[in-house]
Amino acid sequence: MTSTRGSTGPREPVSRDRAIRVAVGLADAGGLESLSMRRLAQALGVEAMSLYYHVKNKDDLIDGMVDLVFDEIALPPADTPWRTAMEDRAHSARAAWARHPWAISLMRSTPGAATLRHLDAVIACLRGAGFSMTLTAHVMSLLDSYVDGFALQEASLPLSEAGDVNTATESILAQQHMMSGAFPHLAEMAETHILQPGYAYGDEFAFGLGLILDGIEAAHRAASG
Amino acid sequence: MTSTRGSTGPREPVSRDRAIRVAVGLADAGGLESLSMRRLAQALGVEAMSLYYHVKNKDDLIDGMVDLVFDEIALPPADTPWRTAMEDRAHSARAAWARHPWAISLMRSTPGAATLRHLDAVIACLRGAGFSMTLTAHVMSLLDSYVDGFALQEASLPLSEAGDVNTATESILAQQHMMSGAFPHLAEMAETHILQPGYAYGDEFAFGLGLILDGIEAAHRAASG
DNA sequence: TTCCATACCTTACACCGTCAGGTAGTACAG
DNA sequence: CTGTACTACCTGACGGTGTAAGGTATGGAA
Repeated sequence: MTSTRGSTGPREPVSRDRAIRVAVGLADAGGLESLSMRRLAQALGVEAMSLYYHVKNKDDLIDGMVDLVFDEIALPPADTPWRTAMEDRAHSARAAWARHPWAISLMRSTPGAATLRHLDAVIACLRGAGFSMTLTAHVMSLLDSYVDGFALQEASLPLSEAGDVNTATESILAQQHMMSGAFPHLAEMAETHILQPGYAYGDEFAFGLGLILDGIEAAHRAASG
Repeated sequence: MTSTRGSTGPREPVSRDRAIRVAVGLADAGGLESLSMRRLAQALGVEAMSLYYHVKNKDDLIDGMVDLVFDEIALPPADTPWRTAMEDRAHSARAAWARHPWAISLMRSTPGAATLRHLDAVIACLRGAGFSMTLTAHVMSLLDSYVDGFALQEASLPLSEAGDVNTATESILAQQHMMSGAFPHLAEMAETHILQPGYAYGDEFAFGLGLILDGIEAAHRAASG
């Protein structure tokens, strides 16, 4: 009885991929700050230092985790019109970031294979639709900035899921007196708009995406004149 | 000689504001991971635990730091047309995030006074220009997502400033062979566009911002029609 | 049988945030 | 002038972190 694991037979061997997958699960469950090498090792039925056989260091592990999240984003299909391809990709990306909110602020990491594959497919889609190199770069910067930024905002909300809406709402309402004095416009927007029954911040995504795609379409038409 | 500080007379007293200011300086200089309570204390000429007299804990300190960055963003003036007000605000925000790249991924923190003041002024500007509450919310979500997302992208670049461009470029070029095989479109964009002499990612900002503001203007006209 | 790479382990170190409690200096009430 | 309370600092310690250094059991190849 030296092991802390259950008696479900011989443990399956650790590998870089399995370590990364389990690490993503831990981060999903308890946030990034709950992920330590020791805890990950324990979840894998192993001691901390054994991880360094499969992973260079914690940053390397995190790079792998981010790349795994990127791998969840649907690639733009080759045979689809560019606008629907970009729209689907945007929604897929937002969903992936929402499933793994800890990942958004880690894009700083060196891009992995899935990330590069994704970028390559996007360029291929736009270039195939007749976008110039310059316009392609513009469009990618614009779309990715919007999608990632929206995901960042969304991740910083009190608690997205339905369960806590009442609690969050009440705690916000408790501040209303203070706010309505110092920040009257903010208070008004909270009262008359955001705290209304049907409101969900996620619904704002579609408006901005549509507006941006309209603008891109116009720019594309103007350039392809 | 028990002090580690220089002999420049009696040290100025620590205060919450001064602690936050010095902490921002440390994070600017060495990144967020170089900011520890002990190091901040040392920079203030004090022991670590003394900080807890002025700050509840490290998260509280970081909340203050983020709010200080928000305070650097120019408020939209009351008497300016909405479009130039929003444009100036966007550029001011991008510049602030660029000065303090560590701050972008920390917006999760509970908003401080400067943050709320800023939001309030933006709502006031748009509402004053005749935007409906719903459209105001849409516009704020869209603009903030774009600006913050762009700053996030920008912060994740190799090294933004000019000094390291050559090194970064060369190390990227070294990967070109690998990339041109597996990711041909990405390689092409790098070669023919991004690595060209005049290219700077920051220049992409204006394109997206202009496109978004055009779209907002159209939506506003359609609604006010 | 010997050798060696693989995949794990133990020990130890420097650093982290912060709890518990102590101590000079000042302010003011009696 | 004394006593008390408060402010602003301090020391020491605890449990946690990432990881460097080096040891060990296993299994296949020579």
